[in-house]
Amino acid sequence: MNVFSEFHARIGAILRGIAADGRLPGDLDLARFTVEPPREAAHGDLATNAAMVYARDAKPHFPNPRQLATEICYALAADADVEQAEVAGPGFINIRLAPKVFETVLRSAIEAGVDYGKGAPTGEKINVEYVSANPTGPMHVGHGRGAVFGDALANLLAFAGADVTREYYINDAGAQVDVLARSAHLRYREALGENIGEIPEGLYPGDYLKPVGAALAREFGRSLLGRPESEWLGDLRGKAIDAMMAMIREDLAALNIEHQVFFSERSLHEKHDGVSEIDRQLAGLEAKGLIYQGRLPPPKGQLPDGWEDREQTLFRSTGFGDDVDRPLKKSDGGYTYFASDIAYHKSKIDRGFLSMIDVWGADHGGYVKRMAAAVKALSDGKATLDVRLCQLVKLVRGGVEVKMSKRGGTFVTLREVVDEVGVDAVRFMMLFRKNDATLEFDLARVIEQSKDNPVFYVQYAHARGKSIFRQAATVFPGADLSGATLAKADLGLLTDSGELELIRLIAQFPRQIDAAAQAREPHRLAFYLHELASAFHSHWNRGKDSPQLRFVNEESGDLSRARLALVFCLTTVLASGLSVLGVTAPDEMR
RNA sequence: GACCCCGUAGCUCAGCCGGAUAGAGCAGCCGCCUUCUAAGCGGCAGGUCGCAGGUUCGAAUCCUGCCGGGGUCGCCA
Repeated sequence: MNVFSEFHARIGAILRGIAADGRLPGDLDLARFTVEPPREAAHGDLATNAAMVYARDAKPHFPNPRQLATEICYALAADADVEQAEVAGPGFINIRLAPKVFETVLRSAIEAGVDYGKGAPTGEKINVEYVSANPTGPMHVGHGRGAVFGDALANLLAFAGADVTREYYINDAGAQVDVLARSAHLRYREALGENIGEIPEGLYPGDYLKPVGAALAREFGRSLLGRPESEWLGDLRGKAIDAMMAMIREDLAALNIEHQVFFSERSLHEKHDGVSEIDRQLAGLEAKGLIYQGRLPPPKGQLPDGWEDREQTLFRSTGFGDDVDRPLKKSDGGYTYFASDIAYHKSKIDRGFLSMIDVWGADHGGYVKRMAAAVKALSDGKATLDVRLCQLVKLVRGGVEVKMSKRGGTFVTLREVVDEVGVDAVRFMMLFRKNDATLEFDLARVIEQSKDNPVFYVQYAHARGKSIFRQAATVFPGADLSGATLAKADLGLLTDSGELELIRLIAQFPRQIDAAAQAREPHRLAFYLHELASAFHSHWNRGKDSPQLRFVNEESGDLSRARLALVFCLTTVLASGLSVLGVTAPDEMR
């Protein structure tokens, strides 16, 4: 039960009633007002701005918002679940709910267990594409951020009720994978005993290609030595890409990330009966008159090296909100990345996804408009693309920036960070920040595994909840402490302000899920869990000075049961929220 | 030159579709361990929400223009 959406509906009904009397317009947009927790707990349990939002519409019959608010309060007073409704400030309505309502919420949360806060299936198919790192080397920390963000977002949307598909686009078709193949060939020669010296400029120098070279040596022996590139490039490229993807999948597995679909860019270039998928989709756009031969104005400011005015094949993206039309073919006649991306997104549309989310690094921000334009054009405006950009990660060790250079010895891979600080810390820290703000990730600090790291703070709250249950089992040997039994506890015994605060926070969980999913911002959930943990630790500590507030009360089984019911909900919400973030909820942390 | 993101306490950052006296953590200062786990809790102090306009009952939030930081700018992905 979500009390906020529940009361949004009830107040909506009241407004419709007033409209039926002709005192409000009949076509009110009921999505405009909100029901939310008041800033001050002293104001009550719920607050709504409804009277102020509709003040202008109400003017003929209610000269000022407070008068409309009074009318709404009058109707609310008749609701058995409302203890008090009053007008405050310029026209807010503060509602105090009958204690019974929160008992109901708590009870329904216990009964729902891990399903508490979960949205009903909406049937909406959403495709979330994330990571999509080039298969040319191990993932770095920046990739990791996009990976964790995309994964948590996918979890969140699924939890909120969407039908989510997690997808990875393999960029296995560009010049970079040819470079990869040449680099692998060099390592192959090395594996056969040749002294290759310094890795030449323009090839990938990383040690991670050594095992690939060794495997090639085992497979091909000396047969590829001294042969022209054209004889081995294709073979080695395929094998090197496979090896890189295996490595990337391992890196992802270390982060508990698993995609359902791996989509190969190369497959879009493959010809079937002389026609590739890209050919087909561009022909479709051409038939709509959206492709033409033309010239682009030179970029302002300093011209890039080698820029020349030239006629080329362009997509009319300006017709769909972009700033300039975009090229589809390179000067060598091959397709641009944008062209294959058009075919790729068309594939998603054809697979039934009208809602697409792409998670990209911030350095791809310049491509958002053209891709969104392409999706509009491809779907005749029926599909939407929401690109979430993840800002760069600034890796710091003890306050000193770690330079990320593939050539230098200072390159830190994602895997190294995960192995060093653990998957939970990496995931939580990356989600404890807005995706579009730069992230400072301090290795030294995270390694400390101290209270500076909020993940332990939240996890500890869960462990503390479980610890209370262990304690209860000792004090009340043989007692039935299952959820089913606790749901029958006399929850009216929970009257302390700290307990009520915890109940209010628990009641907010479904709303937090909704809000975070709608905004597509998993970090909101991380902050909510931190707040919930904080309230719990705080209340727990009050038991030190006031033993009668402790959750386990030897004197009273009834009181203990009620409080254990609260702790049960608390640990359930913590575990559930952490699981959406992909972070474990340990039972103990000794 | 254009486009995108950011600018909130000394530092790192929240602030939900405009809402009531702008919040948290760290750092600083003062307290709290015979406890259901001190990996914790309480309190104090700390702010021209980058600047200037605009929109309205109301702006950190929306709009415009500046300033500062980052990113991107036909063929790389």
